[in-house]
Amino acid sequence: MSGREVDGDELSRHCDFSFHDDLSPTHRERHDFMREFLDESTLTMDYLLPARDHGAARASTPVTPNFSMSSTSAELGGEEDSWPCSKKKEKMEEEEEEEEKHGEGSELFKKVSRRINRQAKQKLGEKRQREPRFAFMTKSKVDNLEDGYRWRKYGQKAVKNSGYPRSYYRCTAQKCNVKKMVERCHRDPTTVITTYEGKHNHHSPAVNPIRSSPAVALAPANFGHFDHRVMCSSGNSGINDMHQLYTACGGFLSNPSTYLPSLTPPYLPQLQVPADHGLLQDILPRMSHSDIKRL
DNA sequence: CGGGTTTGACCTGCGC
DNA sequence: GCGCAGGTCAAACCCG
Repeated sequence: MSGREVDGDELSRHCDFSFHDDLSPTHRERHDFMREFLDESTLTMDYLLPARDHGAARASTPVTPNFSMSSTSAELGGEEDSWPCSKKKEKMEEEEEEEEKHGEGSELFKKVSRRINRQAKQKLGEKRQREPRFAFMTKSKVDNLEDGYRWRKYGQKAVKNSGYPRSYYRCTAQKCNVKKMVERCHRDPTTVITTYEGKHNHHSPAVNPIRSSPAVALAPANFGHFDHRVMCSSGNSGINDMHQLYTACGGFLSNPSTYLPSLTPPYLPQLQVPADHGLLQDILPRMSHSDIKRL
């Protein structure tokens, strides 16, 4: 397997799954799943990476069976006072006075306005909230994988200890605040790490042919930590050519030959999808972990 | 001209 | 409290 080596513990600790109470896997189960996932990942799309969440990951938030990255201690913790320290507050007050002197249109004016807007939002309870995230790796020459949605780049940052920058994208759809970050693995420049944050509140603008595809059907299942599986409807070779798999992936991959070079039948009959994750299912509408594992 | 990208400045939160 | 690194903003620029 190429790319970053992550053990099952680390992956399960950070990976961004939400589990239903009644379907929650034990830590052990998730660990085993992650292990299996990693061990068997020899493909183009290797594995789910730990979706690093600011507070949760850095603060080593203890994992519970009901673990969900969407609510970190940092976010839940009261930050009633938006001023980190009194000195800073003083400085800001000074700036506000300065800004009054300089008047509208000045850089300082804009700067202070921005800050005041943020404060206002905080007071209204519109605290910045981190959406759940998940990340995965693909081998690709292009950074920005075609996933059916339209994205606008809003930033790029150099990443420490990596020669490759990270790009920040936002979904262009109105009122859709899904973001994604794309960066190249510094250990393996042919590998692109894509991290999604948030959930689309709209359908993909691209045509999703899966609904009419006979190859794949959704079926309920009760398999430990998964409450759904994607099952191929025609025995163990439901997906029997590249095009069909591409179709099953709902157009996630713009060019299957680029990403799925080693696909050979017969294929897995049962594909697994994290329980009610929403996010992953949204982004990879018809692609499952097993798809990713076996491609 | 509208929409997307680039890029430097700024903000935020964590670790020391 | 400070420094650092990640994340975001927004003006300038580019392109069809």
